[in-house]
Amino acid sequence: MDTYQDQARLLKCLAHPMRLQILDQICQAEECVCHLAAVLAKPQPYVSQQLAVLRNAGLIRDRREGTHIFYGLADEQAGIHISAILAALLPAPAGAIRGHAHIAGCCCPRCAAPE
Amino acid sequence: MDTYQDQARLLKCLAHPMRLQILDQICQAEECVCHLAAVLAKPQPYVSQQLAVLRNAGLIRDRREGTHIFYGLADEQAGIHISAILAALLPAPAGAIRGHAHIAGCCCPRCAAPE
DNA sequence: GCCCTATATAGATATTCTTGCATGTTTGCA
DNA sequence: TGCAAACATGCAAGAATATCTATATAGGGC
Repeated sequence: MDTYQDQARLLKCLAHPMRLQILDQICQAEECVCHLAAVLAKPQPYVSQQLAVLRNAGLIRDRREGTHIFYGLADEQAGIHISAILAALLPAPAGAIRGHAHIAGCCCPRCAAPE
Repeated sequence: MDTYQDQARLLKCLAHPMRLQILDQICQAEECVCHLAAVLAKPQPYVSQQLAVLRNAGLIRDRREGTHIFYGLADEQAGIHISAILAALLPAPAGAIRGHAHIAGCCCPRCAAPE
């Protein structure tokens, strides 16, 4: 019954500004790595590393589409409902309000598509 | 607009097994330090230190009653609703289900009171 | 097959967190 | 005033994290 240990481990993954922002972006619709790197204004390997942390914790899931890999919430899949916690924490998720952020110079298909 | 930074800082306080267990205990009713030390089976200075972390983050509030100091959630007070996050995280809080845990050898008034 | 693009992994290092222990402070009481 | 109980604080060693740079892998098009 190491429940507290497990929940603390899960929260530790969330307790990081960049990872929070990533989740904020993908909580409504999937986004690819290059787009997240553009939004966070961080080098791609850095973003990939944060995604790996979230992936290993079972918080997000990835879906390959050609060379792009799209990440989305892995809700319900793990025992815990991430979106419920995020909702309590981020009352106004950026992804929900502004939708996909079109970033100049981002190579992702959604950014290439007309606004 | 350092929202993510702030939220991450807040989550970091929660992302700790002992602190989670403390919050689980006091989320329904206040408890004093000696009782928490007994429940967690940790030395008093250790518990006091974790309480200080939660207190500095504005998550809990303390109320002195003689030599005892009772701690409870400081909900609504900070901008963020801790109990909402806890509810998403701890679907069945120990404090709510079992009530005050009477611990043999605990010096607190609530433990001294008859069950 | 080869090259380019998108993404992942592997160190390395500075910083922060965790935890135990000794000591300080406040309150109540004789 | 002096002592004891209940808490708080300070410090220090070890563990864990954050972040960067360099490098590796995997798909798609030629």
